[in-house]
Amino acid sequence: MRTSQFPLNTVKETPSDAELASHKLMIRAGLIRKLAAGLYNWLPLGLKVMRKVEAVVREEMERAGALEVMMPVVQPSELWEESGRWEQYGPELARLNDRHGRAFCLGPTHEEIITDLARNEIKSYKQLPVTYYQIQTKFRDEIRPRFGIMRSREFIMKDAYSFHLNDASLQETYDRMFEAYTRIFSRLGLNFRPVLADSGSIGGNLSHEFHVLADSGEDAIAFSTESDYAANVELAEVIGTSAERATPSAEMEKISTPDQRTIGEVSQFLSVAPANCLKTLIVKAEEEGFVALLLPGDRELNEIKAEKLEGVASPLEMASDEEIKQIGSVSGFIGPLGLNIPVVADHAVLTMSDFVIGANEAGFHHKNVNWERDLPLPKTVTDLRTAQEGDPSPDGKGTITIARGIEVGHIFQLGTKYSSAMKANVLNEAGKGQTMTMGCYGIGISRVVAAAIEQSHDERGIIWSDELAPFKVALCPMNMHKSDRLRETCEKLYNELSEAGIDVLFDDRKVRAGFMFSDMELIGIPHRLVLGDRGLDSGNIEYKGRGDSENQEIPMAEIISFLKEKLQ
RNA sequence: CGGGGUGUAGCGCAGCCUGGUAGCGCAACUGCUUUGGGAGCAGUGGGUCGGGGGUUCGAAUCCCUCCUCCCCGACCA
Repeated sequence: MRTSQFPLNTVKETPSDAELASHKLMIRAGLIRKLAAGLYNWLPLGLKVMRKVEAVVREEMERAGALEVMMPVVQPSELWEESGRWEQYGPELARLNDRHGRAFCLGPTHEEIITDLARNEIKSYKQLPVTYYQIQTKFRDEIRPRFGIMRSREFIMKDAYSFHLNDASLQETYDRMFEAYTRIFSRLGLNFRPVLADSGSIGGNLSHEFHVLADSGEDAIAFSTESDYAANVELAEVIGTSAERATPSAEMEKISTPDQRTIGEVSQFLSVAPANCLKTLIVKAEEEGFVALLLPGDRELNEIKAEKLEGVASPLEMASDEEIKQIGSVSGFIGPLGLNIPVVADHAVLTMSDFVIGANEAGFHHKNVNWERDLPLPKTVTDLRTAQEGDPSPDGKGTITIARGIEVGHIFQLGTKYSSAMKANVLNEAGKGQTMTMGCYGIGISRVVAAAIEQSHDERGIIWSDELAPFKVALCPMNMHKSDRLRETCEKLYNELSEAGIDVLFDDRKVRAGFMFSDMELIGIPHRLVLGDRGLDSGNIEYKGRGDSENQEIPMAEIISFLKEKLQ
């Protein structure tokens, strides 16, 4: 390709509304342009990169035995009503009516559609297991789209769905997909990790997310320092210690703590470590009423863990100041003593002694409180904390360290959540109807492009891996318009490279050297060849890799084999 | 949805407070010069000042209203 026929829509100035490096660079390098909030046009250069991602994903899906299908973006409400998600899904589901007044939605995902397809097409256990996949546009009406393509409303996703007669077969496909995902992200040249994940609103049991590691990532991931344990902090278990509780050293005392409401204020006011203050949170119960959650003062509640508790409302809802009054307490001075609602404690509170609690009375706390003497031990004790740096790893090996990641893939064992709701049955060997069990496997194709940039760029621009690069080689002539000899040499080299199957971008614009170099670096072409009259005399071509600091002189005759070697 | 901001040429912004018919930089186009790291000079084109309504002799500027986009928060395959 020639730049005279493939305009590079690069811009020098950084857009004012972009925060993330990937967002800025995607706009500056001319990969995307914003159309409206969370909606982007993909320019030729950007689309070329996205197609590279798709190609790798397609190859690996085929290798794993998945079959490509394509399902509509616009989906009838009936199927969503059947699964129950027409009600469950909030305003993130974009709904619309057709001219006859029939209700539809823009698909944020395709479980309902594929389950409907499968129940119509698959009748016998002999047709199982089967995995379908598609690469399709999704729409989610995000509350706050941001970070460019990273969290947009419309995006491209590869989603796959597998159907099985039993869990063993599901596990087999799940493992194969896990392996396929590992191959895909490795081939794309990404630094990534699979992590244990929450299966979220999509439902199901076992689930892994694939994260590209980057400081700007929206998710926090807990890693073990010693083993390969990795989990989303949303999910990461915090195990109880076997530490003994110290014996009480002082009598319980009610003390005046005027206007000291937060753990920080109280601990400072009383000169007590936050870890020795008991945090009492009131949340709404599943049906009527409220539940009190107890945590050490220096730890944060993990809301995902809390809303999974039996008897606690999901999604989690904190009690209002008004509601706290109704249960006989005061916001800022809540404590378990005399509180007449169910109590759930994090196991870490059991080892606390001589601690501080709210007195359920404005301006007062109790100090030197002790279990069993002043307070009964809570009946329900579980894991409520958010994992933090230094916690012991749940597998017993090493401690937890926290890193940030961008979620680019997610695989789930759905089980029969959709197949039973939508009656997706097949006949088994005994000739009896049996509900199929399902898995689902997603990759955010467009997000991968942003994640790759986030992970690999410098102050000059993008640094593509060979696999993702829109062009592998940039051919940069110096002042070609002044030298016919140079033009002939470049044209010849361009043809040779093309014939050798090397995707080359020939910069035949009449622009100055610096301009050309900055453009090629901004758009991240991994290999650059510079030809000038000077080099022609010596018979050498100047080569520089995008990440290299020095040029290399390569004899003209060897340049093709040299590049083939580089590109393998 | 709550809070804060914003909207003026393709992009980035000034002008608004104190009303008088729109400007700067970049980009684009033309010409000349320049030519190994985002060139210089000269010239050209391009704007319903987010929309609607009002006040006024006169509104980008003041008032009302609707909308957009951005930031913070709640949400999240």
